[in-house]
Amino acid sequence: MAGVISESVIKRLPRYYRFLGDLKAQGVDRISSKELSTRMGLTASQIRQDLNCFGGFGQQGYGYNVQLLHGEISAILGLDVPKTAILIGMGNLGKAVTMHMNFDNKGFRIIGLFDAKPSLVGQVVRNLPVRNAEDLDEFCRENRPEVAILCIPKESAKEISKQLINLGVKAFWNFSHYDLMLENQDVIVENVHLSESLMRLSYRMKNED
Amino acid sequence: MAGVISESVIKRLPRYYRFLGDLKAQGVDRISSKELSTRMGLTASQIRQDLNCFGGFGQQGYGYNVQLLHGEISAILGLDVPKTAILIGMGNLGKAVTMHMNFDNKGFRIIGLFDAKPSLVGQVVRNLPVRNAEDLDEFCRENRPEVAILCIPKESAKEISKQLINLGVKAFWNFSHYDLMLENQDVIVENVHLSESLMRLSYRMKNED
DNA sequence: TAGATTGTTAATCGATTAACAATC
DNA sequence: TAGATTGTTAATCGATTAACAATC
Repeated sequence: MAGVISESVIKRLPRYYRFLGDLKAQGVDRISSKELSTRMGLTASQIRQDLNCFGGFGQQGYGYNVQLLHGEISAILGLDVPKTAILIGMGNLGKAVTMHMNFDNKGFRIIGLFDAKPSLVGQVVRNLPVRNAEDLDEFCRENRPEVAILCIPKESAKEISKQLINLGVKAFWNFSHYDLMLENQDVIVENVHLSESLMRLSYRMKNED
Repeated sequence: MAGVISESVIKRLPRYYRFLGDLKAQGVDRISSKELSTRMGLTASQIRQDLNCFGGFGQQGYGYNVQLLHGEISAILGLDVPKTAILIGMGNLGKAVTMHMNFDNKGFRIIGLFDAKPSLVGQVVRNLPVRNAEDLDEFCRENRPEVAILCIPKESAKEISKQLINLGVKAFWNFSHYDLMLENQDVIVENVHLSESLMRLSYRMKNED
């Protein structure tokens, strides 16, 4: 089993979870690393190495029990651990994230929505009222959210993240073009940089032809 | 200079581009790999190695000219190359992507929006009408889009991507939970898997404390 | 038992970092 | 010229793959 898990392994975990979920839904009971590797486009070796970072979930001569492994990975990812979150920035992206994502099945519960723009304040999205960004301090002191989802521009992200860290928020799902972790070392940050993703597509179109 | 560039380098390119853009906006003329490395949280060595995959853009004793390097990376990423794109799936996420993203400054032009849902067809988003998914064939034959942006569920993604590939689409920006490249080897795919990103955040919250 | 497939160690491959001669 | 900093080669580190003994 393991001490510290490499980024490479962590990055692959959710994908294992997805494929195992699919197999489970298809009623598949067991699967070998070989068979899974074909489906996922990996090597069997890598799958066994990855899983063995966390424990011996398989059985020689048999393979892995799909349902059991699916559950183990869910636990490893902490999807069963309840986490409270707030979302800042209810523009197009913030609204879409609020409405589109399945937060529940990953243990996240959105408890507050915020925006600075008066025209948005008061609107109701997914049963939650959009609150005034000015009330952020008070809300956080009362409700102690653990996670903040940032759907705001770079400039606001810098200030507001600082404010939120002072209010005890320790994890960020960051859609803004601002590198939180550079100025805040011990905060947990997961970035979604859509622009960077689109630029990589541009690069590949130019070069892979 | 270089033959084939590693994924690791490609992944970092857009971030260089962003930081150089910021420096340019701040009126900074030149920067050394050392200084840039501090700002970006990398090593100077890595920056020089990365850039030298594409050419010698610096000057000994001086460093790099910000404006020039910014332009070079733009060219490397192909941001100046015009690319036509269509977007399939005008739910919350599709709408947000359409309205929120700056496609222009990366060379992308959205020429068509599609959805299968009658209530969405006919709506106008960012000056474009949402078209009926049934008209996809005809539209593609007439307008030959190069890229498709998939904001649809997994099941539809499988069918529709196949259809689009047959219609000559060769690159995908994929927001769906479907692994396009597994079944379509020579197609260019850039994935945005928001669920996987959120699960990684969950993992870190459980483990980095 | 025999066959299959894991868990794990060893070998390979690639990416990052360090070092330094070249040169502006 | 002297100082600074690149471009590039060599050393290190880490991740992936291969191999195989353990075992179900």
